[in-house]
Amino acid sequence: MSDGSELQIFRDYLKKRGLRYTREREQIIREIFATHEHFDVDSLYLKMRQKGMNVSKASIYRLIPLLIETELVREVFFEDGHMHYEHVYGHEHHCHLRCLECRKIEEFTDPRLAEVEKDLAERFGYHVLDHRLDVRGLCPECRTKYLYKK
Amino acid sequence: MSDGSELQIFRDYLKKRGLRYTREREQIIREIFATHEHFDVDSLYLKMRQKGMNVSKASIYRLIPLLIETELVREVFFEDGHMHYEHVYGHEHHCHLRCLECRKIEEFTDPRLAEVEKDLAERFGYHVLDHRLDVRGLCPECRTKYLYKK
DNA sequence: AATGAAATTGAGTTTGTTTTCCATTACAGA
DNA sequence: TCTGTAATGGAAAACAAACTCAATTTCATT
Repeated sequence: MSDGSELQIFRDYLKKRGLRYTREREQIIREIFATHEHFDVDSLYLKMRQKGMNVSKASIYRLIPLLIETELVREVFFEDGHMHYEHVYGHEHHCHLRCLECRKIEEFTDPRLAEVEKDLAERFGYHVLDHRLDVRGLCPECRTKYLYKK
Repeated sequence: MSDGSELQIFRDYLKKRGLRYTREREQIIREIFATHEHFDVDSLYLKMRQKGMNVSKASIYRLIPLLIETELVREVFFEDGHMHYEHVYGHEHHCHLRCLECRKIEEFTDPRLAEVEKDLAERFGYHVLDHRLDVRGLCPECRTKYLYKK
């Protein structure tokens, strides 16, 4: 799944900032990079506790901003009252197409978005850092179900 | 600012659903449509209380889903621990370019997004309902400041 | 205008997420 | 190994958002 180089990137960042590399931080990062699923704090916490690791939620909450700053992790969207994340390192930048009914998520990329970004940078004089495109609708299955319901 | 037709749209919706038109709902909607600024629940609440209106936050929280369903209001983005909204009626669909430093927001439209939407609908078989594009970076002023700081 | 069923209200309470606090522990450079 | 400081877990606090409930208001029907 991962060659561990995200850990090296994180260690370098900690060193540069004078912060510390701890067992808990390593465990959390390994867990995040162990799968390519999206995650949220609570399910990550439960998963780790079930595996017998003794991390606290506070440590996860404290780590996430650091992972975002190193661009190892991104916020994906806010739903069900809390934020959802994904790890970024090792993935091409991509956007999300989501079914509002069954919550399935498709990932996609489109070169036109880079063009839009570039035009915006010129037009408004911005230094563009990032974009998030969240397209929402009904997947083929739910679309059918939904039409029948109406 | 507004000719009040958003109120009529809302009344029609309430009638259709068997819900009631109340003074509080009217006041809240008027307040939302009084300016074209983005808003959040807390600042809207404070603004109304300062004007001497006796609405409760609960009423605002209860109203927002109805306004979203009638497409009078949209969620814009989640920031600072809570959702931010904008009224939609009377505005073309648009996306946001935001400065992460000073929080200034530019609105823009781009025909390429409709194309992307259309292609996604075909490629994944989705019925696309909406998209949100949130482009983030540094505005011209903050860009300069930021570079000096480094 | 009066009625009455049902929706809505404000205030307070509860839930759930995220942040902060604090005493203790662990890291990393000298 | 010592030492200063960051990070830890667990609890408590802060916060947004949702729910509860008795009192009130709406509105179609008289």
